Amino acid sequence: MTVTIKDVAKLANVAPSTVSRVIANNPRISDKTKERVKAAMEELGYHPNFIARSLANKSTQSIGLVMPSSADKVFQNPFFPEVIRGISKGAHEKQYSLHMSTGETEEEIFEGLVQMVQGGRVDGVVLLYSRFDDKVVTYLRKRNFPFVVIGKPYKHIEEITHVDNDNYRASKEITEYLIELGHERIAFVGGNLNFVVTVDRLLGYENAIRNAGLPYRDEYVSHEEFLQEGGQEAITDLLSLEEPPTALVVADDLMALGILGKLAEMGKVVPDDISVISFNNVLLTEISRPPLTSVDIDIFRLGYEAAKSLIQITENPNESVKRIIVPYKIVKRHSCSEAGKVSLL
Amino acid sequence: MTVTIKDVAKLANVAPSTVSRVIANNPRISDKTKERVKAAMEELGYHPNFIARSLANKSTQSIGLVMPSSADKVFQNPFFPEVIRGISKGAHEKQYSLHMSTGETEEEIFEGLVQMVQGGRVDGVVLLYSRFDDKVVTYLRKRNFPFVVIGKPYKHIEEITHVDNDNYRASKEITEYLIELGHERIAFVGGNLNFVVTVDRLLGYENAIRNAGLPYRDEYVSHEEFLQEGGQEAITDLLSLEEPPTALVVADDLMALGILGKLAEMGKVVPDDISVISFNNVLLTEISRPPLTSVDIDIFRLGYEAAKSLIQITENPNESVKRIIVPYKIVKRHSCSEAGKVSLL
DNA sequence: TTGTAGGCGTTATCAT
DNA sequence: ATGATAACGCCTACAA
Repeated sequence: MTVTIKDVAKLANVAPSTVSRVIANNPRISDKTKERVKAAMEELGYHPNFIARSLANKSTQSIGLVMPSSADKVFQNPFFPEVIRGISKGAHEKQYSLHMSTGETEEEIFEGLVQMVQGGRVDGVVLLYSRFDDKVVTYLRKRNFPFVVIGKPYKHIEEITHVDNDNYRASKEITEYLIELGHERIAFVGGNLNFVVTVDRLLGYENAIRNAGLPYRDEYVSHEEFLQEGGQEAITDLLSLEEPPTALVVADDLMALGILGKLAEMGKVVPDDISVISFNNVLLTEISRPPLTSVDIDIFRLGYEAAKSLIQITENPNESVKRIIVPYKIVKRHSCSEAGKVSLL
Repeated sequence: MTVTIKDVAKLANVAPSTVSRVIANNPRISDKTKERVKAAMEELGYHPNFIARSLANKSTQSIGLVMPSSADKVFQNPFFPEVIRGISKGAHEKQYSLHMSTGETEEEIFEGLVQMVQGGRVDGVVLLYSRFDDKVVTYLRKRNFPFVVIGKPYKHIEEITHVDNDNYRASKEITEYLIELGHERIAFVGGNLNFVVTVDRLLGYENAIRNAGLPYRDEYVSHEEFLQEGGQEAITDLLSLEEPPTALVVADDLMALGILGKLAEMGKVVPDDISVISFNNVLLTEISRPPLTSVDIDIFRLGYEAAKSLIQITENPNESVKRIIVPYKIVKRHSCSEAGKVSLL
């Protein structure tokens, strides 16, 4: 039914192997037959069969995506579309396509990964997250299968290619920014502690607090899921404290948005009553009211670099491990102001 | 290197075909050998090679996703993660995985599709959008390749399996709702006119307006991209009219959010000064201020149904065409109020 | 119930 | 410069 290499060969009056060489652009093939074969391909509307090619090659030109579990909720976060867009771009440049397995739970996702890998569906995978004690990483390492992680690996940092931001420093820097604005009661609203990124950001915050000689208070640190509701729960607790914070470091824009909403509901005005700064600089930060000051971690580039490194690794297995740190920058908008002062806008 | 069916066969002391049968759960195979083979698979950590299987089968157990072009911008819209989540769920239930090509421009995407299809990488594809004069549809139909579209096909509606909402009716209904609230100057802010959905929603709006004996004014109808900025441009124009509208039907939540922001900036209060209602009921609608009244089109289900129908079609080619209409419902929050009245909250 | 053999569409090795 | 031929790993008649 479908037109194969043999059909082309027949029409062009050559052997299948010759056609194959033309496809591969093998240099030692006469221009004449090259033309003839190409004409035949054109005439028949021939397109190479990737599957057959993969089988012969043991290479699929496609890379697998591994999402964090509970993909249901997490996928709501604009972070993922954006990394994927970056990965897609990096992949496209090298003519790779993307493959996703479809599990929801952690177990299903793991099983999907195994099938993807052992089933030979992909040449390498990129992990869109980094969590502690991840059996995915363990598995990949044991099989010595090419992979790169977006984020900081929880172990074997020197041996795992990864692309990350310096979250520790970023978090420290924004906390210091708040301190410079005169805030002394600064709270931290983090995401799920299973993710390495959460801890990095927490540590940066803590370090800044201590460095400044401010007391580090446990009741100022809370952890929720990376979602609006998470943010909302956290802020309710925080504000019921005897000495509520005057500024918030929030680990994710979406949480910050949730917080903003809750705050407005409670009649608090940002930034006059309380300052808020968060991470990711997702599109929404611009249109929130007030527009959020946020750390732009360049999500797109995170994905882009991940794809490029992965492809490099798979195509050149003895390539050395790489760590790529994507620079961040703080985008100041209107959610932070000096402590105790009322902003003019 | 990797363990194949032959290795298992050898260890279990049977022929490869027997192993194959065990995998396929062929009934006529003795329980005894079945056990033996399974043990061998276990011991060797065998996993079937999908590629080889696909080649033999001419079936990949994976379905392709086709995004609208300019994937860069559009992908920002929470609509896509959510449909994909639905598709993923539907696919997972039947053990299918997902495949995405990686182009950005319309041309690249088309080329990616062709490779996906002719390259035998997928058993069917789902179009995540429906636009006018889409060469993707033309191509798929000509090749008689299984596909389903999410949205309403621009042509051959009776011959193309698709899953859609009744956007015409929904749009009509919310416009009537606004009219019931006493509004007489109602504007429509739509998305890109190349998408069928935009037109459906526009038509519903128009019909409601005319039915109510209200004048249909061209200057009340504008079209922008499905993004925040789009919404912002539109509202600026609308408000500078001599008789600015008192209510807005907006074709997309994200645009509505943009509008809300702009409105606040201009000192207008929603819903007192102007009512806003939009489509999609994306998560953000809840935390916007005010929370948006929006048409819940059940995006997840759109994707879920699409995947299920596609799989049904591919597995049973003489299956008849289906049209699936996913019910919508209007979720009233706090962005609409009676014309001329000031809301109490 | 199980084994044998040919084929799925390519690539790659060896000849010529 | 090109042609045969044997993989790649699995499936499926056809045989036994």
